[in-house]
Amino acid sequence: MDRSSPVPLYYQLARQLEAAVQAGELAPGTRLENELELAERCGLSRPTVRQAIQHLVDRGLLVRKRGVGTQVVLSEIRRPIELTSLHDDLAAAGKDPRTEVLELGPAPADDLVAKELGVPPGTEVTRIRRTRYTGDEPLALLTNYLPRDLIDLGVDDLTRHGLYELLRGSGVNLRVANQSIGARAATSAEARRLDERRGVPVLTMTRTAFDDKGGAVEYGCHVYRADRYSYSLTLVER
Amino acid sequence: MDRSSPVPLYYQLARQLEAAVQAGELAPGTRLENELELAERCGLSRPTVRQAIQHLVDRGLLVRKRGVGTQVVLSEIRRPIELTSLHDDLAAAGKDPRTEVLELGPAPADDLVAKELGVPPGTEVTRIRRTRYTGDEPLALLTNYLPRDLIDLGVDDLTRHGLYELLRGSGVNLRVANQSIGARAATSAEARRLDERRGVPVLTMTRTAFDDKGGAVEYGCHVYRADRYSYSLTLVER
DNA sequence: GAGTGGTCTAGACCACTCA
DNA sequence: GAGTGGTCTAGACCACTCA
Repeated sequence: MDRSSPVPLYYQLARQLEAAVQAGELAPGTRLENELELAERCGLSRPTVRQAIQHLVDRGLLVRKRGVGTQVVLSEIRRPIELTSLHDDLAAAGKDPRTEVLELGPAPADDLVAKELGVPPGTEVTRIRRTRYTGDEPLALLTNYLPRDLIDLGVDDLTRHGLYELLRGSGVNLRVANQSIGARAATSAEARRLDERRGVPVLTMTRTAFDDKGGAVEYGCHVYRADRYSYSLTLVER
Repeated sequence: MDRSSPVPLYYQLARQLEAAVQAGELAPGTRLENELELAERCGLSRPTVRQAIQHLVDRGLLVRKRGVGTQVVLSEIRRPIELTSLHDDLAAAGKDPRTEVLELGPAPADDLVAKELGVPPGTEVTRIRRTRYTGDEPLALLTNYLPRDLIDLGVDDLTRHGLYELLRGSGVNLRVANQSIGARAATSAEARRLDERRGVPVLTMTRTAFDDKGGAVEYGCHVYRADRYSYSLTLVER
């Protein structure tokens, strides 16, 4: 533990435990020391140790049970649930995401967009339409609406970076998102842009994301090729 | 605050705050008192107040910002993310879920099922196949695999209750689930049972759920009519 | 009955935000 | 500089689990 570091002690401990799990030093199913022992050994107070453990429980790495103890989960958990964008996910998976920006500019909000963004219908908002590729294969059609004045975006930015990355970089703190995931048949226009036949099943996702203050910062409608993409998530019961 | 109640104080406070938000007494965007004031007014310590607030932040009801304060989120958040089953979701939405049990019995685990449940291939597991209706309309085809000896199920139980409800009722504490959601065309058999045409888009979900101890307790492959069902969830960044 | 995590207290100092 | 939440301490008592 490095007390001179600006990194919180609980976070330092959490990272150490996580590293030990990933290195196999703490095998799946292993019981951790109890909280008091761990606290003493690390020179920390019990609440700080609990905060570190809670962090990993929230992420699905550890399980706790009163009267029993804390264990490393038996099974590999794929991914903690996070507010990520497709671009980040693909990049993390080494899939070489590419983006073609089809449109970037102001557009009046229709009733649905207005409702989701919490602005009066007809308000000018920024509309972004992109095609996302992995390598040379089209993977998804992305349409997003943002309040104007939230962020000043250029086509170059969107070509090189994910939208969420750009939002975070300009000081927007994304906190909550409502998502709805469904399926339907591709329209002819969608099929053409996805290099598919009309009527093939596509996966759809609509998402409204909110920042720090609870204001809507983005509404998106995405259409994915179902043969190349599925949406994975890990749920943790609290 | 009722100190004689077995309900933890932090939880009592969280429920009161939640009720105040839902009753409109704390309008969206309202700033809460600061933590010390709230603690004093409720006769609680600050860590307890923080625990209550953290609970609601995790559920997406409040947002906190250092140096600024705690606010009620501006927008209505649909649903906190939870480990629920389709049956519970439908019942909660007043949709009158009905279940037809097509199969309930032992079956050897194929490679995929064995991998997901963490048992050797060929091990006998319990296989459940059901059709879920809302009213008279077929909505989904549900196939689930459970380790034998985990729970003793009857057809009656499954007809009247959701699987997760039954698992919880018999002492299984579900904690983490890996889900993957996709889309594809219905096979002829699926289309027939869903009262649809072959090749229509369906939404698919596969899920592996883990309990307290991190052992796999259920692997499910579900197929939904895409015109009647979409998967909604709320993500909260931690 | 021994051991565990769950809850709770009453403080402290700090980093951050904003006027 | 005033006010906020973030982190941290050093304890306490309890409910629960399991042998």
